[in-house]
Amino acid sequence: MAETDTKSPRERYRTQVRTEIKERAWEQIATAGASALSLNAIAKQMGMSGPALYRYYAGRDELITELIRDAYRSLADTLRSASAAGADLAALAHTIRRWALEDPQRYLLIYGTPVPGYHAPDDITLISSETMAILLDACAAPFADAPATPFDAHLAEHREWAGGHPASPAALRHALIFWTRLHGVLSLELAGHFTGMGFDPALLFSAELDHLSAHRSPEPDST
Amino acid sequence: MAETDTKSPRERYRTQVRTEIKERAWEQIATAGASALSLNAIAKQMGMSGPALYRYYAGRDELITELIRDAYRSLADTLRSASAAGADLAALAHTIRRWALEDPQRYLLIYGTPVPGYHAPDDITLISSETMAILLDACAAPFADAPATPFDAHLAEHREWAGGHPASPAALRHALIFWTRLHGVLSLELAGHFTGMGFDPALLFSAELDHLSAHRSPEPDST
DNA sequence: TGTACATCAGTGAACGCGCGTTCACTGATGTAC
DNA sequence: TGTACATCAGTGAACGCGCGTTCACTGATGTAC
Repeated sequence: MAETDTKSPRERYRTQVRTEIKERAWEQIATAGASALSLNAIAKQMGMSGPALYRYYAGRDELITELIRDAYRSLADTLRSASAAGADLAALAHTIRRWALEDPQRYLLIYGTPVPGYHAPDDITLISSETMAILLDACAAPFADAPATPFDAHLAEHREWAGGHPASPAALRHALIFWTRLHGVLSLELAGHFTGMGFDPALLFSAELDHLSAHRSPEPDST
Repeated sequence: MAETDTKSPRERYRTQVRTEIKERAWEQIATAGASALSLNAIAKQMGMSGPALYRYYAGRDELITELIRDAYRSLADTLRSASAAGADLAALAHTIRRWALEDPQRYLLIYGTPVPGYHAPDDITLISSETMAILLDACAAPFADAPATPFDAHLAEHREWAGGHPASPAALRHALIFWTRLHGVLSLELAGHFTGMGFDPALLFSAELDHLSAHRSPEPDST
């Protein structure tokens, strides 16, 4: 069990502390939301002084950026392994929902209202493209021969966000719609806007999914 | 032009100042988001001291509650007059979008991530029911004879949120789906998650609307 | 019309809090010879 | 194996800021007789 790590002990310690900082940050976010994230509070919880964190992160913004990056990566990893296990679009949707419910604030950090006072770096759109690519993969096959809509023509000319993915315009559109619909149900659920309304959010989610897949078949709403 | 108002001058002055406070509050929210709303900042902008505001509002939470109430009322009024002018569901959707783009933060205040640190009163769900009722009205007729889905059975037993509205379960479901889908596209647009993706959010919104109305017709995606 | 009183808007000082961030410094850990 | 030096994690004090909220008080406005 000899540690054959090229990293020096100091380097290992550094990454370990950086990790713990992020763990505490996630705990704080899960409790009170991303806007309540405070370097001083994290430091106090770790038993050290506030300024100490500046050895590990240049400031609050850099920490948040890293958290966002990790959140995107976690979602992409989760989706990729589900996809590799043969999940279809509906299964991917449920995977996304599970991932979101696991830590609602993590979902809201990347897809909710931007954290007030935080300024994202330029390449943040690029980070999310990996997740998008997986969705596009899942849409490419089933919607390759879908009928074209007027919006498809527009998408055919504005496919920068797809990052060179060879999906058809109809597939691009379905990936977008898939995303916005899931987000619609999910974000309202996570933000608590369904509480007190009576129905089961999980069933609404499934119902919306049924509509999505019914899209390809001639019968829209069937029992 | 004699002022035949039952209110005393003092009362009129009070409501006038309360109104100005809210106006400044909206300006502040529009600029930096609801979480940045600060009583002291509002007071400073009005040329008075912070504590003075406590003559008009019991505290920050009460002010926010009133803003939320006003936002719901504004949306409901807008929808009601559009509805009275003969707007169908698609027209209502565009009305909602216009209303949201007019002041994105106002939309996000009521349908976005809850304002951190703010605790809503119990009757806040009740306030939103007026808007829901208008949507239900718009869905009642066109979806009265829509085919039933498994989710409809669930909704038939959990229709508290409809507040006694006599819509059919299928209409209830369509109102919900209408809401979540619009929110999906809108909230992502307002939060800026489409910036840099290339396509035109307005066209995506319209495309999603086309899908919605195509729901009732046998041809899902037609040019 | 004038006086006595009550009402109430607004002030300034204060409390206690937390925030992000900088700076000069201590002390432990690692490195080179 | 031991010494001299460089590296760097962490501290404590400080800066400047803003927040919500309370309190005793001043002074203007309205009301009652």
